[in-house]
Amino acid sequence: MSRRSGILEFAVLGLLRESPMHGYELRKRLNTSLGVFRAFSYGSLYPCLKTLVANGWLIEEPGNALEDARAASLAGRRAKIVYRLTAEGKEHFEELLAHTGPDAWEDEHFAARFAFFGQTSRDVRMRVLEGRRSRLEERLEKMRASLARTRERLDDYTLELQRHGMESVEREVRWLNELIESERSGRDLRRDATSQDTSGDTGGMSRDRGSSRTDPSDPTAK
Amino acid sequence: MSRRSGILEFAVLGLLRESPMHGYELRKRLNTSLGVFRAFSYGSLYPCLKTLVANGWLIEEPGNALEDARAASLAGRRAKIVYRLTAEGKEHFEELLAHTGPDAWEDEHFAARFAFFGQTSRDVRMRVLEGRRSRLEERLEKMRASLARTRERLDDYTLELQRHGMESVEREVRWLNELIESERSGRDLRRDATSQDTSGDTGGMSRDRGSSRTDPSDPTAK
DNA sequence: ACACCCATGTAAGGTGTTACATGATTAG
DNA sequence: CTAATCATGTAACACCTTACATGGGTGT
Repeated sequence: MSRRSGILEFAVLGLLRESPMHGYELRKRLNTSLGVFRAFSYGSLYPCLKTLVANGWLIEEPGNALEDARAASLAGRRAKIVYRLTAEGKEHFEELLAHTGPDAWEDEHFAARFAFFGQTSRDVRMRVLEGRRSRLEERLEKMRASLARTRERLDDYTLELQRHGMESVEREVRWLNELIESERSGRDLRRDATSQDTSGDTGGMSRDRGSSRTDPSDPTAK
Repeated sequence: MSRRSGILEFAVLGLLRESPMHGYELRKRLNTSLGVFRAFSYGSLYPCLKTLVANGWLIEEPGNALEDARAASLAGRRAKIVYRLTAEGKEHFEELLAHTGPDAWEDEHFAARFAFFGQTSRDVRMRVLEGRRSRLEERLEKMRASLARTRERLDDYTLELQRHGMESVEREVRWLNELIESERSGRDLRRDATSQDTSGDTGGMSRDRGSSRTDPSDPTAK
């Protein structure tokens, strides 16, 4: 049903898994917390929500039947339609999380996957990180080859663009290496005062807390 | 006349301006020399070429009437339809190059613009570089604000993703600063003898967009 | 003979945006 | 009261991909 393979669907399910929300806020979250890498418009969000409802993965709830104090205090601002993940929706999202296809390491897909690593089991995290890394290494190979072939035919700007692109990829590989190392050692290396080279980024995180959290009844954030 | 605003059209015109080519090779160039940041498939290239021909910006030429030695030696392999830029096409491309709209500093647009800086006048180059920079600085502002607002609500992975994203943007800003400095001082960007520290130096650009899969639309897909 | 790169195309579909239309609520 | 922001939607279309269809050339 609905080959919405997309990132949007995934991100929506993931955000709603954390807590129910209405469309407007969902969109803001997509574009700030999550949306460092991508912005979505209402024109895609609302139709997507409808599809998800039609699939039984979400249910619409009235934001509130009457504008009483409780609703105001909980939501800050009154909501019109609040979307909540159903049991099927949760299950579906779990499947998406576990699914490690070669799609998962493409640029935008990867970022979306990473954003929900907090709800992903460690072995899947490792597969995704390593998949991403080898994807990037392939890319580097091609870039290097192509650069070697065409070096002198290119003008300075094109060359600079390529160089810069390659460096960006190399940098991401280093980042992934650190993340993978972190995961492997289960360490929480908290970048406090380690290396201070050009790249500056000492990745690292985790804190591990038992793979996947299982608490749906999280009282609405904020 | 075809609101093909796109990057594809721009890149095709730019590449053909340098020398005539047939579609197949054009596509390879888009995906290697130029295509560090983006891959196009035949499914978009050929229709685009037709549109450009219809607009009078390109003409189709027979690759060669007879398979003589000259054609083989020049192109390596025999071409079927060679596209060549017309005078109108050249003029149109010139206009596109000169046009400094706010589109020009969006991720993919910017990369395409940059790739043809060799054919762009210095003042336009400056405007594009500075436009891009302020675009990124806006972005940084938003990211910082959003981060400050939501810091403690986010799990480690989301935080790490944001941090990494911000660093990438900061890097690109530094890169732009150097480029702008270069332009301002009339220097060529030839970085050969300049900064040569640990990680190379400047860097960090469009990492979050533009996928470039290895080889989509491979006609011989098993 | 077979496989595999070169080379050109088309039809259908996916995935998202822009621009528009509408109205409720809150702050000055 | 008015403007801004919150909130929900829809229709049209931009732009690109996938999968298919077709055939020539070249090496083993």
